[in-house]
Amino acid sequence: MTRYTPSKIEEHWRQAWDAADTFTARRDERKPKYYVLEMFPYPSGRIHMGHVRNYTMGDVIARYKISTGHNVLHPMGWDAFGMPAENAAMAIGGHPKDWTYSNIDDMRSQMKPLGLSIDWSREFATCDPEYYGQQQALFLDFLEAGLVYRKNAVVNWDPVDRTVLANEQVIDGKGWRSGAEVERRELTQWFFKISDMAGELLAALDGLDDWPAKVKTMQANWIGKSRGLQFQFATEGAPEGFGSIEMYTTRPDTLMGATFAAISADHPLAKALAAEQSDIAAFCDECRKGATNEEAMEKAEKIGFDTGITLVNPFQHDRKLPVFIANFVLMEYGTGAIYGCPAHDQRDFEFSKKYNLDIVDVFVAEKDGRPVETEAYVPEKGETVRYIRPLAGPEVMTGFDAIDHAIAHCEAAGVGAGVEKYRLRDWGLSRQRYWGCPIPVVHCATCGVVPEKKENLPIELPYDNGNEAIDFSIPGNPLDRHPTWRDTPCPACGAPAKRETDTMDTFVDSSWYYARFTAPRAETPTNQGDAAYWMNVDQYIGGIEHAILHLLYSRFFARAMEITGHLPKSANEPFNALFTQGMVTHEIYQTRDDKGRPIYHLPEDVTDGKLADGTEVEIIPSAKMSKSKKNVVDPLNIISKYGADTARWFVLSDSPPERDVEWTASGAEAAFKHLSRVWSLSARISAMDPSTKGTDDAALTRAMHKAIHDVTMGIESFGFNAAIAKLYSFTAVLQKSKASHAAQRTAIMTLAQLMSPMTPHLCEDIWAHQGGEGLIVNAPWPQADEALLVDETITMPIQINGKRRAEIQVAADLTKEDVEKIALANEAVIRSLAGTSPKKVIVVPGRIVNVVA
RNA sequence: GCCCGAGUGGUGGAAUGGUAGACACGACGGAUUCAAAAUCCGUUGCCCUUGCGGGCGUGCCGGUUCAAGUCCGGCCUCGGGUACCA
Repeated sequence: MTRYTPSKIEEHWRQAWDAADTFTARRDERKPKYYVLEMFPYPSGRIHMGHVRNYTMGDVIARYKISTGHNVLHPMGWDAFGMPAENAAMAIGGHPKDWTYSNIDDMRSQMKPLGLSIDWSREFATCDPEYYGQQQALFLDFLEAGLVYRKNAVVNWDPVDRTVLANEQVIDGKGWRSGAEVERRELTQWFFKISDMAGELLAALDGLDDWPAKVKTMQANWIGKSRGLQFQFATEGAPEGFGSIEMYTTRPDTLMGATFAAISADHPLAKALAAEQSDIAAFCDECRKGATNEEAMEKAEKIGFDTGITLVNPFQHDRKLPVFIANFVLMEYGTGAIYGCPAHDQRDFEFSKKYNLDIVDVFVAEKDGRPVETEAYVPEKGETVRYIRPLAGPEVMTGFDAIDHAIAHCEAAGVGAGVEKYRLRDWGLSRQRYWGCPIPVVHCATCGVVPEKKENLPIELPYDNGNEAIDFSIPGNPLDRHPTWRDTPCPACGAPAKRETDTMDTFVDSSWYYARFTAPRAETPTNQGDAAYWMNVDQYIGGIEHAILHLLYSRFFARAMEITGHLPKSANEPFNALFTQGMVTHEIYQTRDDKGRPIYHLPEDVTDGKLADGTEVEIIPSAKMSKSKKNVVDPLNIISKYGADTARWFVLSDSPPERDVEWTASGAEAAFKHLSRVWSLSARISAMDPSTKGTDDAALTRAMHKAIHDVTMGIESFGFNAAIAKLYSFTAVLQKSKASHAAQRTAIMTLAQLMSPMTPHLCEDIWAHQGGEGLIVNAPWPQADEALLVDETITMPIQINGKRRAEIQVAADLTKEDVEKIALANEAVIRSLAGTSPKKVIVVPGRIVNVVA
């Protein structure tokens, strides 16, 4: 008997699918459509196990849906713009374009052996001019619709590399590449007006029933709705034009405890003062120093500068609040000005201690509350407190009620109004980078900022590396330095003008690619018919790391595309169902050098916990695969050793899909063994005499229908690991079966069908050997016969007071009364009852008997 | 700090309120073999017991229920997200 040799069969079946044009998606109104999409990869050059897991899950869904009669769209593309390509060009020379496209070729050829049911005819990369040209068209439409605008914004600026840094690129306040002290700089940048949609993006989360609750919560927190009071404080001693300052607070009930105010260094008042007083200007510069990232913020000391200006509390005219400029007040949130209530806010408390400001209690704990001494008193959510300086409402109430009373009181008194605010800020899309989609506008000396004409799109990046026009070896944006690229006539007046050299954030590229897949070659961003037919994505699958930005931006884009007529209204929530899969992890193998420093070793260099030279290896528990820890398992090695089906089977088998799965050599081995067993089983059944009569056909048939039912449920509910467990069990039953050849042949063919979404190559092979019609990928999914899902006789456990004491075999359709009789006649039951008569007997049909003694 | 999640054998994990530990790994025993690999069969939560059998057991404490891993209340631990957000 020959052995299971994946290398001999897998390529053959991939060619068979190609030859039959199996996965090319075409509109067909007669069939229900199903659009399954995995988050497209960045072309780093190598696929990793995470990709294998992600795409295998999508493939299981896609293949399952094909077999249930759906017209499936399952495309793949490349999220191809971004910094790594530019960095590679800087580090090793060459052009980002060449680097990217050659990586795409490599990755495509690594992906194809996985046997994914992808419609490769729709493939595109976001760096294709055909794609980003359409993105520029979208930008222009958004601009016209008022969804994009320009404003000044503070960015992290690396003075050496002369570039803007993302927050993650700022390490200890220094640029990650140059090591230079990062500055905050104000630049004019483009923004998407996502904040206008904050309310809707939040409210619509409710309708996303098939999204993980976790992701919805994260988005809701990110959008960050708050309710509060916006009002004005009159100033004393402020320059002209600043007779009052606008404030926003979510805790208006603490207004009577206000003892100081603080404004942002970027507040108009601060700027006005800085213009006149050099010490204030110096302080404001100090505030702007350092990066805007979380880490830097955390460490920064809270400092303030007393401006000498005071505010008058509208409800307490004798209390003058000194106005500070403070480094912890953000211009971007609220109104850029706050009042401090040190008694009930720890940060305000510390600030007050530092600058010797008054602390005025507004409320105390309801029972034996004492005034604030060593730290601010911040009640818990819903805790009732006793107001000693109430603004409005009863003496004892919760903070929530107090806020309502305070807002109502203030509105009645003509002091401000209750407002809703969102934390969500507009999305800045300008990047001072080369390898991105050029922003299609022109700066004209007379006309100002002018949109490019659509007929001039795409505005292509200059690729002319050969003549040294593009130089990546020196810092800064190469587009800025290009001798001719910027020059263009003004689209409005025709006079010589300059192109914008900023490019778009790569998140823009991935915010609409799902829509482009519905008509990847269209001359417009989308086309009506295809978008209406294919949208929405029925199942989207990807990593949790994109829970906020990518998914929120996509939701914004779908709405913006609807407003500009590029998507139907029904598609403004682009992803009907979302699944976030876990990572593939692996142990880390380490030894130590003479000085005790760790040395990491590749998994393939370690056998039984030892290196080839016998050195014992320390094993560190599973962690995300990373190059630096050398715990990366290369999918290509696994495929060449065991075949793609084994890799696919393994990544689905051991853990629930949403959780991390640990790659283990023994697990991969076990997956291979199982597939070999199924293959041999099929060979054995093929070799049987077709007239062989069996003894237990009915039992095998029942087991088969249970397997159909359980595996179907498993796939439908993303319980791939559970589905695989059932497949193991059914395989064991079939292996031991003494049924007729006919029954066994039906069973192995059904097993192949149930396994085929996971291990398609092997299953095609079995199908062909058993004489199945056509390709298994097109065979209709087997249907479970409900009548066969319940055995004729069942085992029922009997509990006495909830403890299992016996079990009985009864006919499945026996009445409750008869079951009770049999149960009470059981020897073990009689023994346990010891002569007492039961108070009550509960019979759960088909399940259990509980005797209450 | 705030917001989510998760805690089940040696390990990954399974379980519409109804036999806890399916399935897999690992371990142990056996068959086959000159030997090994491969394959196959069996045992495997913990404790007591020769056995029959019994007791305990899903992070901890309490509750609801005939019945709780599952529901409720209160903790503990771990993981993730997030924040000078006024």
